[in-house]
Amino acid sequence: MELLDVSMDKRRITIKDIADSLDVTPSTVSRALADNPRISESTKKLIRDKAEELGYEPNLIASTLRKGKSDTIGMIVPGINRSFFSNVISSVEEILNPAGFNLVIIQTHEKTENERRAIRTLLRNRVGAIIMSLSVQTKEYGHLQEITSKGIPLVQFDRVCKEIEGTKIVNDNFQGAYLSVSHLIKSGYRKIVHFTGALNLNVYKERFEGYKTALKDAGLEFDESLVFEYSITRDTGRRNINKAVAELKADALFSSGDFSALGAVDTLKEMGVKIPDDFGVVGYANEQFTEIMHPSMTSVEQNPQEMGNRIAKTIIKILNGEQPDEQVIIPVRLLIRESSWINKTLITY
Amino acid sequence: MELLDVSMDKRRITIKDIADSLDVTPSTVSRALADNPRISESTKKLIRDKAEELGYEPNLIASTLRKGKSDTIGMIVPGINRSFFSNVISSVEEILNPAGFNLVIIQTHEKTENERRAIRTLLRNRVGAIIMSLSVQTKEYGHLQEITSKGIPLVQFDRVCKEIEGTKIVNDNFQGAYLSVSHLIKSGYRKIVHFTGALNLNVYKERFEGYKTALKDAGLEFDESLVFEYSITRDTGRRNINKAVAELKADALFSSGDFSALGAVDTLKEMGVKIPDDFGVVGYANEQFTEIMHPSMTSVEQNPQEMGNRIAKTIIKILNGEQPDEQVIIPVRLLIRESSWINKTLITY
DNA sequence: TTGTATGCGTTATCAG
DNA sequence: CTGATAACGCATACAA
Repeated sequence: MELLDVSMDKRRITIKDIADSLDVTPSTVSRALADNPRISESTKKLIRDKAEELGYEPNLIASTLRKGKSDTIGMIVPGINRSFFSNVISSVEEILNPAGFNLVIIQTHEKTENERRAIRTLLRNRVGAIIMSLSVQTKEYGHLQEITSKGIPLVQFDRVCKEIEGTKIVNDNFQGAYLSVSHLIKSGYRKIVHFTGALNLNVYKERFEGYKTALKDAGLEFDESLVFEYSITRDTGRRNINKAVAELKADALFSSGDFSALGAVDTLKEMGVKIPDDFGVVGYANEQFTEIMHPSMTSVEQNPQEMGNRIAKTIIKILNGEQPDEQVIIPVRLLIRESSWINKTLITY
Repeated sequence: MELLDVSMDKRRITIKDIADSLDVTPSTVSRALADNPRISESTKKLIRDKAEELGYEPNLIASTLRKGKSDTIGMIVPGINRSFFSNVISSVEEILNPAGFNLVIIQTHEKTENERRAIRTLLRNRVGAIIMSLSVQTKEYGHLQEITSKGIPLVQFDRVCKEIEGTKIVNDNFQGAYLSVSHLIKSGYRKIVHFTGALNLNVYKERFEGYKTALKDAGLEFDESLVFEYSITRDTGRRNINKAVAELKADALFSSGDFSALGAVDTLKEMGVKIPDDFGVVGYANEQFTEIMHPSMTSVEQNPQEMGNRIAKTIIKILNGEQPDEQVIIPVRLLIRESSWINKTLITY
């Protein structure tokens, strides 16, 4: 019976190992592997082959420490289980990976405390840049300030703090809301409830503005009692719509989120209210289920693909020392489905 | 008008800066910040305060290089936009973060090439451990071998390669399939189609086995022509069900994925086939939409929460030098909904 | 074209 | 209890 070779230890191969086995110096190896033109092609080949043979893996930790810069980009999002964020992430990866950057993703689950922790982690790991979208809970921005004050490039997207310097890439929330509410009005609905998230967040504030302006432009008066704040979960949607219909005699809903709109639909069905005949519903974000549910739900489609593109390109620009845009606004589309329109064909504004 | 302090450069504060400003040595500062018992409480406080005052952030890159070990854990998944994976991730975070580890997530989008890249990235960044679930495309496992041969702890979950050493945490796929098919049979369906993913993946193979065994135990014969491989997208589901119903006179579907089951429902509705009266449908994974769609869809609920728990605990065990389990099997539940049962109440097996 | 020397920021070992 | 020194692996300024 053969003995196992216990002398094989797991110490990783380094540049020095390659240098020793080839009787050159570590600097030569380092340069060869970096494809430095000052090294002859012949020794480059020699070194690359030996590196391959020994199973060498560069130690990016050492390299980052030495260079003072890393090609890892940190991305902080509220949650990866929402189609918008998950699609933005994929789109960012699509550009950043081929360009030689690595993306690491951290979620905050909408908690400011987690957001702070995430930033701390990324700063301590000396990432090359940070991409982020604020959590609902965040009302104070000292931790964002830390990023820029340490000289780390910051790109904010979707949920942003305008007061912090750096590029902000946002959706046209005002337009999304304006289109939605105008559409409801054109469809004949008159008493339109609005579900909104915490109004400290730009996205909800802007959608709220769009809602108000659309009412005004149509000559309808704004009624404060029709607005429900902190109402973006399925559960709050379920509860709040009850009051809206029973007491306030509302005949439509524009919700700043699909989940709360879904909750409203749950309750409306239970109450026997007919959608869209008696009540119109428009959600926001075009979650996967909006198209699948019955009746299918009208919703505002943001453009996560395009947003991811712009984010990635901005990052590359910054890291190349070029001046990026201060603000980018991505257009949205209203996808009209069964929940807000008697004619069941899909129209796009 | 005051001048801006342009002398303020953005060099990061280091341990040495703290040491100098307090007239102690870097070693003392390092120990104090690490809460080493050999340092007096008084100087600890002094040092901590100064660190705070100067806005010191430890350089984890340097620390990792020196210690040779990092407390960053890498997690590789096929995609974050599926409820199962996204829930597992959240659950892992819930345990690993409070324990002082950082999780970085990389998606492969089901491509072996991306999987290789992901592993390379993590190895080069010297992560402390790797958690992973295979991509559909992967049929060769040399890159997994690299992880273990470099001495990095590896925990595989859900889609695993049994031949690679290390803990494997899997769902009870056989049981999920067996319950599903038995339920369909008990409900009176007889000719049951099976949609499966690539059979090189353990998950699909095991579900296929469960399907066959359930048929056999019920005294029904297995018919090869009722099985459709590479059929787990909505689109393939749409196409394949057509043949199954029109030519093969099938009266039910057990699909290894919810998306393909959804596609089947799309087509069945178009064909005017009544669900569940004329045709029964059971999906797999309990995607969000299964409960929302109409009719709601029976599906196998895996337990991502529990799986995440076990993964995280295994990681901690390994990093503490304890011996982890070689294999863990997580039970599943069948959620019976409208698509497979005339009685529309929710039953759980 | 290659080698020599040095330092990135931290921590561990050995002294005192 | 604290200090001096070296080393982790790599990349670069400077020399040859």
